[in-house]
Amino acid sequence: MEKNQETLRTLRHSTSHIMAQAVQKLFPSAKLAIGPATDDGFYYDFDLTDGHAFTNDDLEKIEAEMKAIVKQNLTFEKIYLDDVDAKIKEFKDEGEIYKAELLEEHKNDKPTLYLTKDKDGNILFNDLCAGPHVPNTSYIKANAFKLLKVAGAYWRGNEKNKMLQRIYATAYWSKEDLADYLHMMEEAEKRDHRKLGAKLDLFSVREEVGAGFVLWHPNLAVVREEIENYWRTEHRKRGYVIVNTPQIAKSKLWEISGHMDHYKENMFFIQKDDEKDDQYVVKPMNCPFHILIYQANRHSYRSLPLRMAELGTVYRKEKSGALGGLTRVQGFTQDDAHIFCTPEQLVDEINLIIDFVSDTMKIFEMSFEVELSTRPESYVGTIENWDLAEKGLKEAMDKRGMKYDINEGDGAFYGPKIDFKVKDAIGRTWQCATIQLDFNLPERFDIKYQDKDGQLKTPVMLHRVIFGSMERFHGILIEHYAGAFPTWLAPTQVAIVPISNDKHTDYAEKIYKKMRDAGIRASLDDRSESMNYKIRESLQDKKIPYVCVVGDKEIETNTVAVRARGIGQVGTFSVDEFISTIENEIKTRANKSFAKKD
RNA sequence: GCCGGCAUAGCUCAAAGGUAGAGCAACGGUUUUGUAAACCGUAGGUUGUAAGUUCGAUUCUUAUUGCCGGCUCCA
Repeated sequence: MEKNQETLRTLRHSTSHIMAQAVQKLFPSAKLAIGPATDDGFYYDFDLTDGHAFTNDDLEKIEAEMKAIVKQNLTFEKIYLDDVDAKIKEFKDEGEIYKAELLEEHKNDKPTLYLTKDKDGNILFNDLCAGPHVPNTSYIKANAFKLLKVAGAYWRGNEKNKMLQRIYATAYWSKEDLADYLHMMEEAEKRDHRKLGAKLDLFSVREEVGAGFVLWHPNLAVVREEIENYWRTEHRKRGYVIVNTPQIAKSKLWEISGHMDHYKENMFFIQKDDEKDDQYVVKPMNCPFHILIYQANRHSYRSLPLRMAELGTVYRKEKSGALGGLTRVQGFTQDDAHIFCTPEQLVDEINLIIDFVSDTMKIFEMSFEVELSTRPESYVGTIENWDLAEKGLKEAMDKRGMKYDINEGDGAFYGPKIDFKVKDAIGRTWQCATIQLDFNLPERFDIKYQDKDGQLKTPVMLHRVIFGSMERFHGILIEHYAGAFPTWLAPTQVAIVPISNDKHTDYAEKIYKKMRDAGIRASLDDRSESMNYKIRESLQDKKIPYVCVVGDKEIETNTVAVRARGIGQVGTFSVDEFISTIENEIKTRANKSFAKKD
């Protein structure tokens, strides 16, 4: 068997069998659920029927036991089950109810068992498993796997089922590969936006305010301002109108929209003083308001598509355990838009949005994966409409040769959708942009347009976001740049450091003002610290893109000595030359410093 | 919501059934520096919150809030 990337999953799957064997030896009450390989490792789910919970010490013991097992040079052997019912009974007798359930389901699929045998042919472990596996344990290097963490996981991922204990682990062909992986994870943790958020004074979340409600500090507010400026200009260019709508509305609105029926558990309600008062609801979505704005006028096919956008702040009550950082919060601002169009315009409109998303991601040099989610079991509208819509979405993507996965049955109840997913620093994927078709709301609100033939028809409605939410996007942005924002986004773009406060502050202040006047976010560092300290703090700790050092030489020639973040000294420039270079870098939203040559 | 872990100074962490200590940051002073951490000093804490056990709790117990790793759900 060849040791390569493709067979790595096989190695990991085999290692998961070894882990299960070790666990059952050390914890006889452990019943087995499933233990597959994942993209960067594997896990196994156990039910510890004696109620014990795995600790970190347990993980070490299990790992030691696994090392002992692989050294015994055991073989993996595949056998077909002749008498499936007998095996089901055997599983049940052993208390292996999960394996029994799985086998019951696969009884007609020629189920196989994998045996782990020693030299003398004794069976030390067996597991219901389709395979494949490595031939023997010599492939599993004792120093190339590691148990990582314990986590809870529902049997079959269903929250109505019992919570099992999952052990996450990883395995590689060699010790070096494992070390590389662990090093990479360490590096990734350093770019975690929650850590950088505190270090760079970007945002905070306070217990007194509540979980999942973000306080944007001045530094991140600057980034957001730039992002919003981009967003607004770009929307104007692409033919959108921009609106504003209230934060709360009477429950009547949410009854019409269907949110009271389908979304109630995610909504925040405002306490009524009196029974006869109206119930008010904090908005979880912007769409009903946009529809009301649509309704304020009569529309004809000539005035469509109507593209209505809003940076709309919404509040959604989430299950407590789901929250974290900026990527999962309860109050967030969507860069929302709703497009009302005729069925004929649909594919073109979808294409325009995909253009918008990919143009935007290009600016940040972010890569993304695309998923198409189709009709779920419970849905509104007609099958014909759904088929048409799914076809439209596919057509739009195929036409441009876009790669995408299909998520059968994962669409919203009101329509199919295209999701764009971006990876964070530790490899978790987050949905940012999404395009959703909606058959529900136009009918519920009974909105119309007048077609060529004079008939009143129901328009098609698209929901879409480009960034998703400002909170989540900024979380990803922080990790993407590891806190070192490109100049156009950097909270402070230039730090000016006089060599001697006594002699050089006047000049420093002069060029500081000049940069401020030019719209550059400069800061003047005239604290009583050493020049070296200021340079280090600015470039390394605060991650400011440029430091301008000024002393006697610079005053004499009206110049600045420039040092760039991550690069070092880049030379002396006249003040005007430096300002216009920076201005250009900001204007073009360059990802790289002008000082970087490649 | 569920399983598990955590909560000590602004940050990173230490100690302990007899009311806590370091580094960095802050503040004060000295220094005025030629390219990625100058020196000296000062202050800083009801140990997340509430209750219980105890002569005494920050440490033990319970509840609660928040955070972290997952599951479920999701922008």
